[in-house]
Amino acid sequence: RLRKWQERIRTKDAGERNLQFALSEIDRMASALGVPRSVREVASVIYRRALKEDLIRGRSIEGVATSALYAACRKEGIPRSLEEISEVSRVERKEIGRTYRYISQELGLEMRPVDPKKYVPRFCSELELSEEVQTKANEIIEKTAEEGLLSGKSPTGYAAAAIYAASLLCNEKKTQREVADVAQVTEVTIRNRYQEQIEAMGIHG
Amino acid sequence: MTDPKDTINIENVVASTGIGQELDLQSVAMDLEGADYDPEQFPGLVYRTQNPKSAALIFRSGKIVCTGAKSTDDVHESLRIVFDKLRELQIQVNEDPEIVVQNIVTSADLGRNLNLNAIAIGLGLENIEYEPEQFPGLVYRLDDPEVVALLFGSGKLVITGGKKPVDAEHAVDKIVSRLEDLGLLE
DNA sequence: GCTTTAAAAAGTAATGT
DNA sequence: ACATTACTTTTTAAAGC
Repeated sequence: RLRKWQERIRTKDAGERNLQFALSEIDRMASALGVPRSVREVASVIYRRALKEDLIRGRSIEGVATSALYAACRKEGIPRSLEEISEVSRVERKEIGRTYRYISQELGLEMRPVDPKKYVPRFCSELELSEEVQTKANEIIEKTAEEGLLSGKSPTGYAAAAIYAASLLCNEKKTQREVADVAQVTEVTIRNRYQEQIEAMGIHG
Repeated sequence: MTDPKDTINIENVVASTGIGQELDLQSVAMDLEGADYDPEQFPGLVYRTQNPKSAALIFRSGKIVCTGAKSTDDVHESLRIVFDKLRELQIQVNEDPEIVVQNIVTSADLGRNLNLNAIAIGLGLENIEYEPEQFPGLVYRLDDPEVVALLFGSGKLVITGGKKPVDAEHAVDKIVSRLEDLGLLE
């Protein structure tokens, strides 16, 4: 009767409020990350699809919203690492990662592995490295990945090592620490990937 | 050329059983040497055997989970030790409790490096999970046998979820032929 | 969903010398 | 620049929150 009708409206309002909250969170995080509006729109679509497929049950709205944004960045070719995403979200990295994998599987997003080259322009820009270094880094990534060196390695660490190597080759040296900071990986990872890459390239560093 | 099947090694066997008797874990924990029992943290009592090496989780209901054994024979041997220990504490244990193997974890080696990026596309992105930012292995779920395989860049792999040792052999056969069909092996 | 147990694979990370 | 320890993934049962 009237009670059921009120309940329906209450539920509808709650659902509407939750959706607004999720979309505003996506907007807030996207702004903090400085990604274009198109990414927010893709993230919104993914979130609405997850909502429609009832994938939010047992998960936090924020976790799904953050994961949708992470997936959208990758789909749009301007990936942010889970580390970077977690800095603008109040959801921890591990939870974002597992929620992303879940919605990715359930929605059949068919996400391709991140190409390390996608990180080169942004990282190099933050390090104020020239176009020449970027080109060299891309060359290193391209050639070594072809030889199978990329299998199982994190895209950020791989890109960081190539940028470090390229900065040395172009006489625009950045320290491992400087590159590690912008890529948010450790110096140890850069050192390990760098050694493999220069060996595969037949370069002596 | 080594047959990948010959490189299969069982790394862990998980099995469940029961003594058919309820237990007072508090007193078992007192009398059983080396027992770890913290009901606030976990309802099961942990008892470790040395030879063969394994860990048994003993519950109030009398049900027991054995994990860490390297073969099904070791599971039976470990549980025989656990049953005898309980009998020493004057606890009635059924004659030959049924032991059910729940999971077998196996490792193997395909003998050549793998291009996981190409394999991800080849096997179909909808059939795999490959997130190197989170984990270096590519996750491949098979329908028959019903197991999960983790493929690594080194060519080594882990097969888990199987209930019989042959499940791992069939899984390796299928994976090898699929990769060969795709021209992604060697 | 979480808690605990074991085990492998390989990458990354934190901490210590 | 090293090593060591520890955590990521997958699987599985158990009882209880």
